[in-house]
Amino acid sequence: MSKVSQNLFLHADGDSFFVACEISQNPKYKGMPVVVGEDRGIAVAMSYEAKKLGVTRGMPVFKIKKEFPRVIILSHHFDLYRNISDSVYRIISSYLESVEIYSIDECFAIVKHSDIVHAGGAEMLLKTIKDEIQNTLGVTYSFGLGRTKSLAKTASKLEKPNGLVLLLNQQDEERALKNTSIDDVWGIGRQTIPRLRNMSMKTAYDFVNCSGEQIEKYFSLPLYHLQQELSGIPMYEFDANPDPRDQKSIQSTATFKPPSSDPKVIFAELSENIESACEHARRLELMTNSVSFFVKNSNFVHHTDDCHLPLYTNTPNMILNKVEPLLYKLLKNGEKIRSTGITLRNLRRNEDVPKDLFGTQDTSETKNIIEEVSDKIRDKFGHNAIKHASSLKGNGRQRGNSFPGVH
DNA sequence: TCTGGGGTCCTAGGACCC
DNA sequence: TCTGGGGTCCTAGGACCC
Repeated sequence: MSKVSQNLFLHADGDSFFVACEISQNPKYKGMPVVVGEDRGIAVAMSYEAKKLGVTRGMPVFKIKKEFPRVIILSHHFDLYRNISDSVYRIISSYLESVEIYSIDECFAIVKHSDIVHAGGAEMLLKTIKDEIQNTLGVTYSFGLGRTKSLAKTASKLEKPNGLVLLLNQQDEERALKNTSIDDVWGIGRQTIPRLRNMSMKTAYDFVNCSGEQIEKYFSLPLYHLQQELSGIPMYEFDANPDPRDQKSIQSTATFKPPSSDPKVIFAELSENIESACEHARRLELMTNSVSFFVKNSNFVHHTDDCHLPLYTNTPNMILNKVEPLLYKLLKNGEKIRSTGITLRNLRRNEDVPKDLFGTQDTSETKNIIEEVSDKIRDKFGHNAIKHASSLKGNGRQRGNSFPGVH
């Protein structure tokens, strides 16, 4: 093994994380084709056995049931995944000082030369961490180590599940890049893949060895940065303590059943989205003065519109007033709508909103007290315990915690 | 019975100004 | 009798991610 003197990046990636969490609670499912996503209507996570049968991410549940009747389909238990995820990050943090949480089942961490020396080798160090996760939590992670985040991420993918791949020298990196299809590179998506393939690039190795000028000229800057990363030059920031209040936007969307063409019903659904997004903003102590919204019809066609607000706010009223007429204009006669959503943009911290931009409307003591009390009631009795009058004409629906999909 | 939800960053192009 | 041209700011939408 060659000498490692610079800091390296670890990428840790949960193996079929949601399914693994379910199995940690119900070992009877071990070795069986399991999918999480019943309540969402699509496959959000699959066990390796389910993947082998042909279940893919995003596949509709009805289709899975029809084509793969043996597959066990579960609803999600977000609190469980969150708890296990927190425990995993605690374990990793007990060995490595700087950990950046990327998602519920992925993180990056900086591995210093001294960490490696102290543990008696990089492989020993990572194996110790992996084993502790598996032994205490019953889920497995794949680890990748490399000079940049992208190389670490490439490495962690190579031997999934339960893999451990270290890229400690140029030969290691070359082998990893040659074994990674261009379709599997983090940051290269479905629009870019065919263009790169047209230029005869089949693997990450081909991509790295294409001239940088060519990538810059024909593609975007992010793709050029990715190329640098894969050639060992760190371009992506590492942030171990991101502030949730730096969030740029807050979104709330939901699908409802059955689809409806009644504008009142659709507005009530959108109103619930708005309430929920505002609640989130209030918790983060952020305000918005710009929103966009959409409706999606039965054919999955989106209609969107957006508007600016005269004042910064994080309560629903002003947004509802602005959005309601715009929504009615957007709705085509008789069109059946299956989902609605709102995005709060231009977020600003409460304390950074100049006082004279509040106006009387949204700082009035009564209004804030009403929302504050509502938030407390929701904390105690759940999300649906209290609602705006405008949200009450919607169809009944379950609103689970939101969670990211896991591949 | 048909296909979720929540983010980030970048960029092309319009508006406006000198 | 010809429609410069550079700069800045803003934003909608594309691309990508989990």
